[in-house]
Amino acid sequence: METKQSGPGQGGLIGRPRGFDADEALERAMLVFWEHGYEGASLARLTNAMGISTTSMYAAFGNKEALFRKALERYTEGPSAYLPRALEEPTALGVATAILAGTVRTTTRPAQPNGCLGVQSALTVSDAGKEVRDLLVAWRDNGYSLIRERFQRAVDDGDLPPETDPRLLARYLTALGYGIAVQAASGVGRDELQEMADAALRNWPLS
Amino acid sequence: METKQSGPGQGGLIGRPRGFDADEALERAMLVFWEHGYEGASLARLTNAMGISTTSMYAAFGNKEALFRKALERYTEGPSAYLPRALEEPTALGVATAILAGTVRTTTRPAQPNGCLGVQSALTVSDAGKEVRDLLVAWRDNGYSLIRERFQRAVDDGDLPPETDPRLLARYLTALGYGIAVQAASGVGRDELQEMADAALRNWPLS
DNA sequence: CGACTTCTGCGGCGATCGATACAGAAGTCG
DNA sequence: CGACTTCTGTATCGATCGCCGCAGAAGTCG
Repeated sequence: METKQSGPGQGGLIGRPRGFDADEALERAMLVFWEHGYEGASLARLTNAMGISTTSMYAAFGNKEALFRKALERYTEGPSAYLPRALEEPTALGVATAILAGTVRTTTRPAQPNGCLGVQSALTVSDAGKEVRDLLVAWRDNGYSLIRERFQRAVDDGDLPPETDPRLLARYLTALGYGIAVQAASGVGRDELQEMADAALRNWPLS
Repeated sequence: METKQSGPGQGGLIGRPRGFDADEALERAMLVFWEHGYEGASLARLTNAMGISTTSMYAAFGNKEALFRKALERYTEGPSAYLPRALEEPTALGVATAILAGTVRTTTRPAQPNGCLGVQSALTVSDAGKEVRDLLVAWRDNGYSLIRERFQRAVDDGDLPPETDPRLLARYLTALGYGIAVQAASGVGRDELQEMADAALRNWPLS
């Protein structure tokens, strides 16, 4: 579902045009969700960061949950875009190296919140947030599946030893990624995390 | 700071005695915080699970934040007690193995919430929760330091190669632990996580 | 211009948040 | 028993939560 009504470019050219840039506003909202989580980000804080009123937010995005879904899409295609790129590396080791390096960079970028939006936005929630928690569980599971399938292909291609279990290898890599994200959210520095990632991949492919 | 007033055993024997078991109530509160996080656990839900009124909770524990601090202490001495025990293993590999095994067991116990209270209770918070978030950052950092110091001792004792960096090794192990906790919170099963932990430690000590 | 459509700001909705005031119940003391 | 201390249930506080009704502003159409 796209942003409702006007928006630059496509249909709905009659009536008063929107007075703000919906993309820019969504970017700001994503950063707030990233820093404070889904339930920790209040409408007041979100709309203040977006520079619009709650009415305009509801007209453009629907409600808080819909806004979060759009913000997660934006995160997937922006800060988290290193994942699909990493999967195109020619070797499994190259894939793993690129994933961890991308995770370290994205979770410790100075101008952005620390950590990973997909991990820290809704690990625990009140009753009202269950759907968003499940959405993020599915988001993480999708990332895991992409990695597992890539490693399966590496086994099929002979890039990884035939006795390798792509499931376990993907679990291992995602665990390291989540661990990096949690440590980044806790203030651990980029260089230290990158050194750790390098050391972790010095033994490959585990067994 | 102990539980205020009565409590079975020590001072304050005059006046009406407390009508509930404070330890039992704290256990229930810990489980609610574990499942829903600090801000996701409302007073209504907490006191309902504890079987007492808000008035009794405030009289016994002070306020929500103080209740959480007590619950975290209880978590540290209960579900998380595998950590200090693991540090007493004779070899660094034994320590690492015990830590990961303890993490897997604690984060996937059927009768308890999935995941780790110390990781998922307050990764992101609203303004009101900053102190609790910082408390948990310090809690995790304390765990990391204990592991790092244990590995430093292993290097000093010749159990680990002299070129080993205890900092990186501790970062690696905590990252795996956090990664296991996040996956457990997402519903990944115990056996799969334990297999992954086993595979991760098949190469040791990394470099 | 006038008709029409859409967006925006103000104000407020009911619900829930964490936290308390108050009075009576339930005990231990002399 | 009566004086005293503490605990408990009810009822509610002000603040904030996500959300929306309404009227006017600001545009595009003919």
